[in-house]
Order: sequence, then structure tokens, then C-alpha cells
Amino acid sequence: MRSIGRLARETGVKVPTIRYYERVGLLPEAERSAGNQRLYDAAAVRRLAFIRHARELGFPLDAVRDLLRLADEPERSCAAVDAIARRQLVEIRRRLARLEALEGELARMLAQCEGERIADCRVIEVLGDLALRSDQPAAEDEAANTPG
Amino acid sequence: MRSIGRLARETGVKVPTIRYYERVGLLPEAERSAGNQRLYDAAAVRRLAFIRHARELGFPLDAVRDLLRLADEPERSCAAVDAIARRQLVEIRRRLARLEALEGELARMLAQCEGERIADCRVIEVLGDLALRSDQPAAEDEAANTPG
DNA sequence: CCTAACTGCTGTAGCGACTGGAGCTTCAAG
DNA sequence: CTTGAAGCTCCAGTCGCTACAGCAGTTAGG
Ligand SMILES: [Zn+2]
Ligand SMILES: [Zn+2]
Ligand SMILES: [Zn+2]
Ligand SMILES: [Zn+2]
Repeated sequence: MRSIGRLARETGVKVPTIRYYERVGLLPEAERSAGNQRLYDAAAVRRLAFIRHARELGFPLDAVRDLLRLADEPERSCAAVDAIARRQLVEIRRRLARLEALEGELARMLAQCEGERIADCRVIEVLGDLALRSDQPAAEDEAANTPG
Repeated sequence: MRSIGRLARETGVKVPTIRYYERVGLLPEAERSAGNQRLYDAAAVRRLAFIRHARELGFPLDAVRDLLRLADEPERSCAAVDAIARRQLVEIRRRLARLEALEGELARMLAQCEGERIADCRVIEVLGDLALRSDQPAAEDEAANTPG
């Protein structure tokens, strides 16, 4: 059995994050020592490492929860697992496409700027150009919550 | 002079977002009608369109604030403007590199899965593999706050 | 045995950039 | 004059942590 600090070191997940995962139900409530400190076994290490790797791949916590539930039923078909992963891949490709477009626009702006007065700055000019408003209704949330 | 709703339609920025921008100081406090409703002129349209376009390119609000301040001083050198844009370009390229790596790992996992029992699912297997823990200390926040 | 340093505990608040709702008032069309 | 859309303010929630504050338990050295 190990303390929360040792678990953190072993998995690379910070201590407050582990407590947070417990609070939101990703990790079961830990056993406690006589002095009320959390104690973890090897299974907890594996579970937390699984979570960390899924988070690294950008899966939102809800998806991680689903994956953990599925991982506990080894006899079932992995169709559900693969569907979650495919959704995540689609999402990542969507973000990639968008970022590539942004990269292009930014790089073009910068390349065209002569570096003189702000009045002539290509960056300010492009940002301020009313005609460039895309009429798309400000697509949904792009927040890429992808840590470590 | 136009109402907040018309300004929203003209710029593609939602009404609550406009009020939020005013609260955090990106837009000046709007004039009010007799009945306390906000009124906007053409300058407000230009300013908000500028903000929107900068946000589309992923500039954080703090950077947008700086860009707006600079845009109001047309005689100064645009070095500061270009520096902000270059930083943003670097950031976008960093995110691109990371997303490309994630895309590769996810796609590989999925390609290798035979689609049978979860016990044999390559996705679960890779996520659970303790040896795959990268020892990097969970790199800093990747949150890509890039709307519309 | 004592103390310092470290680690742990709980609870709350904050980040960024909005988004949504409750419960009102004002405005424009018919 | 009525109706319904659009406006107002204030507050809470989103996501995934992160950072305190103010304690208590643990560990190593002297
Ligand atoms: Zn990985
Ligand atoms: Zn320039
Ligand atoms: Zn653009
Ligand atoms: Zn599978």
C-alpha cells in the first residue's frame, strides 16, 4: 500500500488531480490509514495510469469513465470501445484541420507585413477587414482539453 | 445607432458574448437609450469584428486587448503587433505538432484492433500499458481556446 | 523524546472564455 | 392597447484542473 504522494510519483499524475479524480468518480474512494490518509494498491496504479494515458490522448473525462467501465468487462465486444476511440480520432482531425487553416492565415499575414507603421501593418489590416467575416455561426466549442 | 441584437447579427458575435466583452473591458461601456438598452455605432461594429477575427485566429483575450490598443496608434512601429502574431503562430504550431502525434497514436491503436472481445482490444491494451507512461511531467496546459 | 520538515487532509475559490437561466423591463408591430 | 420578441441584471455552470488556507499526521535527525 502506498500514499497519495507515492502514487502521484509512480503515475505522473499530481496529488490534487488524484483527489479530484476521486471526487468526480473516476477513482473509487481510497482506503484510509489510521490517521485518515489515503492508501492505494497496485490496482489503483494501473487504473490511474490508464486514465492518464487516455487523457494524454485527449479523451474527455466522461469518455475515460466509459472506457474504464468497458475495460472491466473483458468478455464483451470491443465495438463500444472502438466507437469511443473513433469519435476521439474524428474530433482530433477536426481540430487539426482548423489549426492548419489558422496557421496558414497567420503565416500569410506575417509574411506580408513590411514591418513599418501600424497604419500599414498587414496583421492589423487583415484583422480589421470587415469583409473577411466568415458567415458561419461561430462553430461550436473548440476547447482542446488535452493535458500532459 | 443599433441595438445589441443587431450588432450581434452584423458581427456574428452572440449577444451574451458582447455583454461579456464589455464587462471585461474589451468593448467600452455602450451608450444607453432612454430605456437603458445598449446602443452601438459603426465604430463598435468595426471594433467587435476585429475582436472576432482575432479570436477566430486563436488569440487569447489579453492579446486581443493589446492588439486593439496598438491598432489605435497608427503612427507607431508595428513591431509589437508582429511580435504578438508571431507568438500566436508559434503556439499554434506547437498545438499542431501535439495533435499530429495524438492522431498518429490513436489511428494506430484503432488500425490494430481486431474488433473482438474487450480482453483483446488493442485500444484498451495500449491505454492500460504501464510501460507506455512517458516520463514527461504532464506538459503545461494545452487548452486551445479557439472559437468560431 | 522533541522538533522541524514534509506530507497529508478538507474546503473553497480561481482560471479562460464564454453560456445559460431566472425574473424582470422595454420596445416594435399589428 | 396588446402581445411577444428582445433587452436588462445577476448568478451559476461548463471543463479539467490548480492554488491557496488552515489545519493534522508522518518521518528523520539530534
Ligand atoms: Zn501515449
Ligand atoms: Zn506589421
Ligand atoms: Zn480569418
Ligand atoms: Zn477494439
